[in-house]
Amino acid sequence: MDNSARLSEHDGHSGCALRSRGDDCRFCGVRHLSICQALDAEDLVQLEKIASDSVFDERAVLFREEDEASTVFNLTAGVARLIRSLPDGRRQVTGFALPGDFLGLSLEKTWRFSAEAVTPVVACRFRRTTFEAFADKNPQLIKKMHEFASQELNMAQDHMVLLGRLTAEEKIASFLVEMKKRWSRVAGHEPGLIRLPMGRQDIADYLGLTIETVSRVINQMQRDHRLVIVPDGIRFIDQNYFDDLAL
Amino acid sequence: MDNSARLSEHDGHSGCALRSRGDDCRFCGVRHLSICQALDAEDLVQLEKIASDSVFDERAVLFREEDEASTVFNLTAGVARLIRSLPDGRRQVTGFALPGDFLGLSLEKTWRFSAEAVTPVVACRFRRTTFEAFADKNPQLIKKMHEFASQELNMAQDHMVLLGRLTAEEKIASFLVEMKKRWSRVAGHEPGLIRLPMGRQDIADYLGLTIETVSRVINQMQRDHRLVIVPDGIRFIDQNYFDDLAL
DNA sequence: GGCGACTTTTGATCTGCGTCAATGTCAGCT
DNA sequence: AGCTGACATTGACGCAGATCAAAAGTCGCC
Repeated sequence: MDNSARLSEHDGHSGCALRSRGDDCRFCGVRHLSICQALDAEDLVQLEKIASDSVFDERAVLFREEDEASTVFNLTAGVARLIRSLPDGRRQVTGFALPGDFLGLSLEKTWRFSAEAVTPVVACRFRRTTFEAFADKNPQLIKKMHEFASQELNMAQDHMVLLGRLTAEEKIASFLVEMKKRWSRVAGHEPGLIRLPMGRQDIADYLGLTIETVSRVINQMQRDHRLVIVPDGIRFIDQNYFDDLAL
Repeated sequence: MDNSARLSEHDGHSGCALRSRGDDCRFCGVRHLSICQALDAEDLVQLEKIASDSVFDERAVLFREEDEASTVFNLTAGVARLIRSLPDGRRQVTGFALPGDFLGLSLEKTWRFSAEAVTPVVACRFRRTTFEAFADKNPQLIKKMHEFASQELNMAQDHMVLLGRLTAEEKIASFLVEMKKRWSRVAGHEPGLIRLPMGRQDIADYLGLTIETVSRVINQMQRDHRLVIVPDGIRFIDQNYFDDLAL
């Protein structure tokens, strides 16, 4: 595979309907969700100066495992899958990045996972070295990044329990409950609808299952009147069923 | 179950052969492995003042999931297992803490996992609030803690791949290679011997397997002349076999 | 509106690992 | 030495979920 997908990144500072930050951090729709919440108006102006927007088409690669991490990203719109691959093609999706999520929290020189746009993605972009220099002058930002990293570590440990010890049914239920919870924090979501913009294969690779098992379990849940499958997602019918099964 | 195990903690500042820090951070055997490496001699003296040693017997509980994290720990000797439990008793061991590892990196108010001594454990102990106040005055320490947390997040993501996508044989091989690597960083280890102080059940709960499968796979590896089982661990015979299988 | 590429669903069958049960090993204690 | 309890090994069997195969959507596009 060549890297043509990467070419579908468009640079910012041009008119774009998908723009969320809109060149002014003060009006950013995801500020209250992101690490930027640590900064006051004054520092936000400084951050503004080192930021630029990027847009990625569906399926575009934001970056690849082992690549040099020359830039870090703050997602403002869309969904990305985070992937670790084995040499023989087996994949583990380690997470899905939603609006407000930061990619590059660790500030390490090379990426330890790949990121691909599941839907069109808009991200606020920084040169890693520039961002790190900015963070070094703003201890409250480092502290917030550490807080976010700790939160991710907690989620990773939850996910280890899921992968190591839950049944297929419990995995699916946990995933759906997690997505419901995460979308509820994002502005502009329809409550009740659980959006699943990622394909069945991504869900399978996230839960350590096969695509067939994911399809079978979700459709069985529909037959059992636990949920209904709708375009772009699902809706819960029997919330208790999911709360009881989920991790 | 009562908490009598916790009573087997002994307080420090008394003569104790297991002591590693020895009341003087400058001579601490694990300093170069731990977050303390971020501090210079002067700051180390300050850290010294807020530290105390604790000793835990084998099987003692250092802390429990959901408990208030009133103290944080820097392991100086021994091994602890880190555990998440499900209501029905299923367990996932999320990691093993070795000398130099810090417990409480996130500085959150409550523990998200339990820690139990696999062997007798010695740990350098701090009140969480006191330690946090100290860290707030030492930005380089926060940065180092963030670096350690990032490293843990990487290990957690590796482990997700292991749990979600590897076979039993690959899981065991990866685990043994990981332990070999980690012990090699600890002073006083015998090269060639891979110490496995944790029981088969802990290994199973770490790898998302059953105790029977762990036992079967390791013994099959011995029959195939890939390794030999020795008291307190194993030795590799066919290093290439393990390197090829491991993640 | 029909063609082609891709994704999802469904069915039949297989198998890696779990489950259940028995036996073996060893350290500590009396 | 013999007892006890914790832990490890081994064998027989079963099943949850994988694999293999095929049909049935879904969507963009000329």
